[in-house]
Amino acid sequence: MRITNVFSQISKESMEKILPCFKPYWKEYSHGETILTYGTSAPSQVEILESGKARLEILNEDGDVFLIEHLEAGDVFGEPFSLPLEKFVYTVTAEEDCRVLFMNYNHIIKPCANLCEHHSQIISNLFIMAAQKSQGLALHISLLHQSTIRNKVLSYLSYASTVCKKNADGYFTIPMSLVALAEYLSVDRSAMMREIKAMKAEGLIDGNKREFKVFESEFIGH
Amino acid sequence: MRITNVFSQISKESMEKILPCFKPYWKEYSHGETILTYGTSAPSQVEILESGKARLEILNEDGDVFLIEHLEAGDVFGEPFSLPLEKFVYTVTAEEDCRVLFMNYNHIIKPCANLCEHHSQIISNLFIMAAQKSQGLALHISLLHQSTIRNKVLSYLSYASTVCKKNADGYFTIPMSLVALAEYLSVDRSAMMREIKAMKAEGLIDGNKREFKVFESEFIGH
DNA sequence: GCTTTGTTGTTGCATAAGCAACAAAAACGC
DNA sequence: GCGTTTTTGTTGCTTATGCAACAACAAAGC
Repeated sequence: MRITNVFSQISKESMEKILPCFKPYWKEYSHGETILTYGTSAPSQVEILESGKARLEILNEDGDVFLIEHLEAGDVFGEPFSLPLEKFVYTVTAEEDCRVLFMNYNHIIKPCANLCEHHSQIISNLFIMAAQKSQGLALHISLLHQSTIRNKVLSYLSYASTVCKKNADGYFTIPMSLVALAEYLSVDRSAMMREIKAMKAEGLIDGNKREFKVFESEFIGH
Repeated sequence: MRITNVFSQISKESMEKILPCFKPYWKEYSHGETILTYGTSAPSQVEILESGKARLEILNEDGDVFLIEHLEAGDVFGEPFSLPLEKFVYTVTAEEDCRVLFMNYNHIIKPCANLCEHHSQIISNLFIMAAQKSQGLALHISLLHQSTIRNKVLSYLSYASTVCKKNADGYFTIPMSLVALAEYLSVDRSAMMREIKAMKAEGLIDGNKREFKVFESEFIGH
């Protein structure tokens, strides 16, 4: 159900009419490269990650780096989505080889002089992608709000168990390393490992390395 | 620069053509009322808060309530923006008397049979509002990622100082109670008060109650 | 007016979790 | 192949912060 291509539903013939209008261009980045730093890109651009994985990080004034977002195919990013704050620097870095689409933001928000017929389809796709982005951010906030490491990890695993492919025994593999998970949940990795170990001992979860299984907790209530 | 009205740039005549198309309707809520709970509203609706203030909260399985978002005039919300997770209940509650616009989401994502000329303007406005929403969520995540209460509060105040009206002496009043701020930053209120007190003693900030002034920190570096 | 509710402010105590430091295994680069 | 880097896994110590419990004050309701 997830849209990953802003030009979906648009025929090749229409594409040729649209291209001069939205002035899209593509660029490839290899692992480790900086795709953009907020403030340096044209503020009237939106970027779409078409393939690969990237990460949006902030650097605060103390020099601490925090992982804000994992970006995957179909994710939109750019200044219109992250207000550059004083004292914070936002950076998007490629975690794999990436293909990025740059699009003119002004054209999206102003009516099209050519009234190209698929203008509204593209904007609609962009709207959906922006909504998808909000879903990801809202999920992240819900996890960060959990007060204990245990609840953060359990909430994440409970979410992951609905998204990841499970094998016959109910085990699934999370899509990031435990180092990255600790960053994402904003907890100390060693403390998280300790908590995972404890939860395994208590029979709440099972697994090893990135593979997990969540045992449905007994009904706790009235 | 912030858009708060999805029908901005649209003339009254056009509005009359559009109305049967997007099937918008409005509803008023008074302080304390529940506007919607995710899962109960039609998943193909988007809601826009036109006036008043509201809060989006989650309730986890332990019964803890967390403030995810403050909603103000111009904020979009609804299921398309917050995936309802298992074990989490999302609720939007009016904090003041509110006026809410409900709009058909299916119409936004499908091409308009009538090809109404302002269709794309409305979608474009919605896109901008969705992007604005992402900005707010990204800010919230940046704050939650700060590892100490001190950094959370300082980062928030530093942001607030760029947004709130300052008086001649550089003091500004934050737009929520300290109770709400502690919820928003996901910290214990008493611990936050302790930290605010300490920062005042150290000369980093000044003020009382909701009024603050941030002293620019000396250059710390190389 | 009075009562109730919410906000600000404070402190003592217990502990969850950060930090530092390490080792083994796996993955990667060449 | 082999060296380097990353990931997983572990533990001891320390402290930031959550929790509980309180009091004074302000605001809201009647």
